[in-house]
Amino acid sequence: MTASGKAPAQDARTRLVEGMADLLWERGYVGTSPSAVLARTGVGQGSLYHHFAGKQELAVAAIHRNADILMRAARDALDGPGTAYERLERFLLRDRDVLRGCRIGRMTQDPDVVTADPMRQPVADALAGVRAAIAAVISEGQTRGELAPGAAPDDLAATILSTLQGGYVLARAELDEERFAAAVRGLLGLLRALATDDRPKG
Amino acid sequence: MTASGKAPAQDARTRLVEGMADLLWERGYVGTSPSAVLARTGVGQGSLYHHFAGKQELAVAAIHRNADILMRAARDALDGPGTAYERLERFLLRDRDVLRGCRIGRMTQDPDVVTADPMRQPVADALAGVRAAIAAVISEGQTRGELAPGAAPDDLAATILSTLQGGYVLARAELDEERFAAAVRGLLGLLRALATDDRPKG
DNA sequence: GTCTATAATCTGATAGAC
DNA sequence: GTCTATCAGATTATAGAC
Repeated sequence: MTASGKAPAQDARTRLVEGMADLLWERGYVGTSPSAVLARTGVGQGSLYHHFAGKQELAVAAIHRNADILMRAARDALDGPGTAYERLERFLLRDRDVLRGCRIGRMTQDPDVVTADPMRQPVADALAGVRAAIAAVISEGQTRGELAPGAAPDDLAATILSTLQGGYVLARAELDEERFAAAVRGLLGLLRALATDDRPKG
Repeated sequence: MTASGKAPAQDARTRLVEGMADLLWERGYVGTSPSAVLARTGVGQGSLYHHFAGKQELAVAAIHRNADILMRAARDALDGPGTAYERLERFLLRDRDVLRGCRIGRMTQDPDVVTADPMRQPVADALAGVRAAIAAVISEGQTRGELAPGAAPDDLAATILSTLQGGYVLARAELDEERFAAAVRGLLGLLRALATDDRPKG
């Protein structure tokens, strides 16, 4: 433990995890070398292999960290007050670093991540968690009569999360956040039709 | 030219481009080494650097090839007969190698692709081309009265393409094509509402 | 045009001092 | 726990024979 009184400069382990987490977001797993993490964090070679068995084990810790950040942000937007539509809208329009993409979703394009369960599983769990949180909002909205009851909440949640993940793809391809915004606008238009069915107009 | 009478074994250049195109799809740019291309194609080291200045130039040719494949497949589905909704449905439900992802969309997660215009541009053009083709179907459908006129075709096209690109992300995360299928089902449900507004029921 | 050598650099990991 | 030194192998590219 060695918990000293004053907050010490972050230890090497923490700096390694944070550095790897950022590099995974920027460059992915195959695009990130251990030496790049060391250069960015100023930590020595030996510390990496003292705390972790190797690159993959460090990446697993970093992915968990990024998954936590994603889940927290999603719940912050989805769990607040308002109608189901308002909560979905708040989630879809929340501030995002669009051109950087999703720190979790981008992992699915990494061949070595998808084929190694210790790295893939936290990615799958995080995305499934966000999907479930969206589906819960939809279900609740249907129960309360705020949303048309026709659509399957799980399907709709997959559509909503997919639109965001794909919006990053379009935006990065053209280096233009507007492509992401357009996809979200289109989706909100479709969702509004579900919400206004049996509710008074603005 | 040296066009001989009978179809010769494909030349080294063609084999290199096809091999690189497949590896870009499977492993991306940073995850693919020139030697991996050589190993897969059986071509010698020298041929690569005879036909191309280096890895990036070969990748540019391979990306153009993959972009052609994508555009062709999209147009095949979108350009046929039927109402706007039927054409969009055919496009969304067309046979896909879901767990492999999109050979063009995945490039946007490659840090070295996004920062190098010769590689990024054909990716942007291909996705913009598919978007435009989708938007044209929507526009046409609105003109013909097959689709509700409210929605902006460009926004809706971005939503539709994003759902596909994001559907790959969800499916690959969980190694389950069903996540992609769910996202498409959810989207088709939303689109059906646009289409059935003023049309007779089945 | 195609090939086999060869080379400089980087990658992921180990050894061992402090 | 943290560091520097070192290593075997891979990576990207060049040289030059055929």
